[in-house]
Amino acid sequence: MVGGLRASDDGTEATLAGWVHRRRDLGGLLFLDLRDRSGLVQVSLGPEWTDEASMAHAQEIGHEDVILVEGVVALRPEGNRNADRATGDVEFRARTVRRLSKARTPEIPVYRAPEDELPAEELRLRHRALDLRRSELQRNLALRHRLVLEVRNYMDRHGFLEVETPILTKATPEGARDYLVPSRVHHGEFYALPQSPQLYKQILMVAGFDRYFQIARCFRDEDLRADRQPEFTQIDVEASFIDVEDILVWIQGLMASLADVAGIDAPLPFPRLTWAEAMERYGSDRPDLRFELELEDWTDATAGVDFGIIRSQVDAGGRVRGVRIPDGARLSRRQIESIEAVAKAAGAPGLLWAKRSEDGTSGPLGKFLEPTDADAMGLEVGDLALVAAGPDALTSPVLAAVRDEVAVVAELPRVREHAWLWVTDFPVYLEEDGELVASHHPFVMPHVDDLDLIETDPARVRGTAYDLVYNGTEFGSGSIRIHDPELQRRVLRVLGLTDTEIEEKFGFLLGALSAGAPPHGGIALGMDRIVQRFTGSQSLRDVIAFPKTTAARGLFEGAPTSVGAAELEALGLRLGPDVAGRGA
RNA sequence: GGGGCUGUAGCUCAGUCGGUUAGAGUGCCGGUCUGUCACACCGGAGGUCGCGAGUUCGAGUCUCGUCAGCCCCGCCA
Repeated sequence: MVGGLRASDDGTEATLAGWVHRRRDLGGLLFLDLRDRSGLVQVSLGPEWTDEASMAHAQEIGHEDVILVEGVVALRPEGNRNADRATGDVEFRARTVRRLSKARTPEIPVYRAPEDELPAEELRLRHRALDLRRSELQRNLALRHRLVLEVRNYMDRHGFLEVETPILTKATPEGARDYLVPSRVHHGEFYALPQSPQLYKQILMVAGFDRYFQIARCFRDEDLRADRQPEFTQIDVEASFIDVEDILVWIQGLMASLADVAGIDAPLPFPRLTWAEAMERYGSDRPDLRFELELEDWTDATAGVDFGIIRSQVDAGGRVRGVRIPDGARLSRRQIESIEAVAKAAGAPGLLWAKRSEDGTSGPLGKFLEPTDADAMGLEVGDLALVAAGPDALTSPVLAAVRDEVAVVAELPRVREHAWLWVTDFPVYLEEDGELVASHHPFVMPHVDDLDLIETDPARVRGTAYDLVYNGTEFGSGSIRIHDPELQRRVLRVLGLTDTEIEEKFGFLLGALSAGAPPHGGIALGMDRIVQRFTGSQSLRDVIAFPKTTAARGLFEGAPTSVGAAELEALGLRLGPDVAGRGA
């Protein structure tokens, strides 16, 4: 491993192999930077220590060729050391050099000068073998390996058993679109790739594997984002005879040891907020607590303000909420408008604001405020208030987006660099466009005190679900599950499923629950996302060796492709007229 | 499904108001050079301006369509 050579290795005979990262030909002397995944070392060739045939052969050696070098580690001459490089005190004096493999001129450079831009991502993905040679990606994948290893070690230490669950599974109504795989044996029938091993792991609990985990590949056929890939990896965990507290303690312990591997702070225990508190104080179920800025309820403080927008929203049952930015009056109109743009993108018709100065208050809302109103709102001279009025369902996401944007625009000081948080007690049901949907998934055990509300007031039923949040990103999500088949049926019925549909879709789960199911629960954590955040990568694509593009294509291998008529025939499939002419 | 940005040499980019032969750096090829490390210096090759229509005397430049990549909304835990 060439990157580990140091002055203490002076005089060591060795044979090194790797790629030619860079070459500097001085005529009589030739320097090659030799690279492997451990780093770089300078190989020097000169007539006094390199044999004649190798000197001649070396003339043909170019960038990214694979070479084998035999020689000795030597201290560099005084004055020729390179302090910017780990191996800079030494060089490898080649006695012989042999090219093992010639590389065509690289389509994209592996070497980058300090100020060079990265090649376009399309090219990086198309020529992934070259791109993956870059030290950043090598480092990302190496950290990913160490994190996965630590997951397995930690879970093993805590008595968890890794069990593999099927990749060819049954289509589930879990929300996202399934990837379907046609059955050759049963024409007209399809497997689905798993969106998660949720049902299998619950069945493993019924089977008595009371502590399970899996590094599980999952699939969702939905449109992509920078932080969303069609196939992704979850740390899937489930345990029996436990309560919420057990899971939170295990998992925060896991995260602390993963963070330790990555050199990131994760002081235990992690702070907690209930979902209701998080929504009230931050407008979000995954607030970024690196900075301190909380939403305020100014409904009462503005009760006397004669401003149409506010009055009409409050009369309709809404509230007046917002954020107070101390010293925020220094923000320019342009900066405030950029925050308002974010608010609008989050669904707000507009954003009200008020600046307080020595002369009073100004701004679209400010001009309606009396000094007593500003006092009631807690506004001090120099403060800026950003305000939204309306129902919480509208203002919460708006103000959450405003809060994040303010942190950037107003350069709010970070009170910590690594903000861990548990959000607990998610509701079982959320109302969306007048319809009830499961807030996590329909297997979440309702809070014991709220069981009577399931049919009468479902939106108020608290669940035993929790999310793990890191710097405003959801790392994972879990709950205690329903282990009573009758309760499971009740919860599903409220979602609008008929008994027939329930049997059809969840029959095998309900059957298993009837076989003597232990109380159980668990969590699923997004492995890719954890690695992304721990490495500081902008995109999930930088922590996955062979990712898909936003159009769900693999550019390196060229997936997906059309298939021939014979393959379709064997599967009992025929293409529709609008696609039949394309491709093979 | 919708919106936005980008596409010019192998790579990263510049290209004025629509005007003569489309440039730079780097890489590549050839040459000089015994301590370089973004080696230096000299010379050279390299272009379907993503693709297709249209406007125009004339299009890298303007218009429309289309393809690809990226970002966002919808969707998705």
